[in-house]
Amino acid sequence: MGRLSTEEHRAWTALRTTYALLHQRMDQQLKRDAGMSHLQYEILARLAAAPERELRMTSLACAVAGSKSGLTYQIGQLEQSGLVSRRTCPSDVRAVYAVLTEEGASRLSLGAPGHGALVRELLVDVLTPEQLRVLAEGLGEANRRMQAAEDCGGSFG
Amino acid sequence: MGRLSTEEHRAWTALRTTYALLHQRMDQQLKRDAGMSHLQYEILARLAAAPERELRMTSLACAVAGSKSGLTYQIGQLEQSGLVSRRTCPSDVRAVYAVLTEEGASRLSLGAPGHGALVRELLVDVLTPEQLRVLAEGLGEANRRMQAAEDCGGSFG
DNA sequence: TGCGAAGGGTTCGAATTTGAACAATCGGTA
DNA sequence: TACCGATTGTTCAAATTCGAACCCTTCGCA
Repeated sequence: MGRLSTEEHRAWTALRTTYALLHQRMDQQLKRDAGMSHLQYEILARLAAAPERELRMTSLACAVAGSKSGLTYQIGQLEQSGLVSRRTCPSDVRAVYAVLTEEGASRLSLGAPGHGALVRELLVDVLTPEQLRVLAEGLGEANRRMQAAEDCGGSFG
Repeated sequence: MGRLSTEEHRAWTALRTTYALLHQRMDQQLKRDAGMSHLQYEILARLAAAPERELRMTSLACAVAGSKSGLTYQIGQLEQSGLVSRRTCPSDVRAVYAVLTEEGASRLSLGAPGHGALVRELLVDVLTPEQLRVLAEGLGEANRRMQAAEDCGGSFG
């Protein structure tokens, strides 16, 4: 209940700066290779992995952990670029699906190899398989708990 | 060299979303408890931990992994609020030190308990000590490599 | 001494992000 | 059926972030 130990503080700091540095690198790589931001790549990647290549705005917003309005903005950008299209749900007029277009898929595959290589080079290859496993398990659990505490319908991990 | 395995992909995704969710929560907590953003808290915390409670702009920018101009903006805000002051280095007129003021220190201590509690609740207590140790070591190493690849003078971790 | 390259911060405009309204719709319940 | 609260996504203004251009200073070297 008291202050964090040095070890504990270091773990959190390491998490924070690792993500920050990775994010920075990925942003550069993706802008260069595919002309999109890291956030846009994540959005397209989520859509590509989803059934029918489409997701509700809310799920998507929750999955990439941005605000609702932020997602509206980004989907607007992606729609203008032709990488995504909007479709309203027949059974619920309020609901909007973001759908990955063919062009979106091909743009995604333009950035994917470099992105994967970066993840490998800067994270996967730095850790032992055991460390990687612990990382996935431990942080995965932390995620589940935080998401359970909210009402994020969409599942991810 | 090929695509990432499911396990590898999950590790990276877990890292990303864990940070995103933690960041979000901390932003809320710090705004509520101390009227500042998570980024501002990090800046003040770095200063508090530094000798003489001061750091060069560049070191600080690198440490919190924002851009130079972004830091200029934030230090400007913090200076207006009286939490930080600027001081130029006598031996090098170009260099600027950001210095934590007394008021900055007390504001920091206003947010610190809640911040620590959050780190503990959402991260530390979710993991076993062993997992935490692996996390700190593994990610710490990843950090060192990325920073070594750049010219970030400031050390942190 | 004098020159050119590099370093350190700031400034500026454009892009993005946020949070607080807002309008529209759905669900359950009387 | 009619109503009230909860959901969904958007809009809007303000705050923040980014990158490139810029100015001034320092350093290495002829």
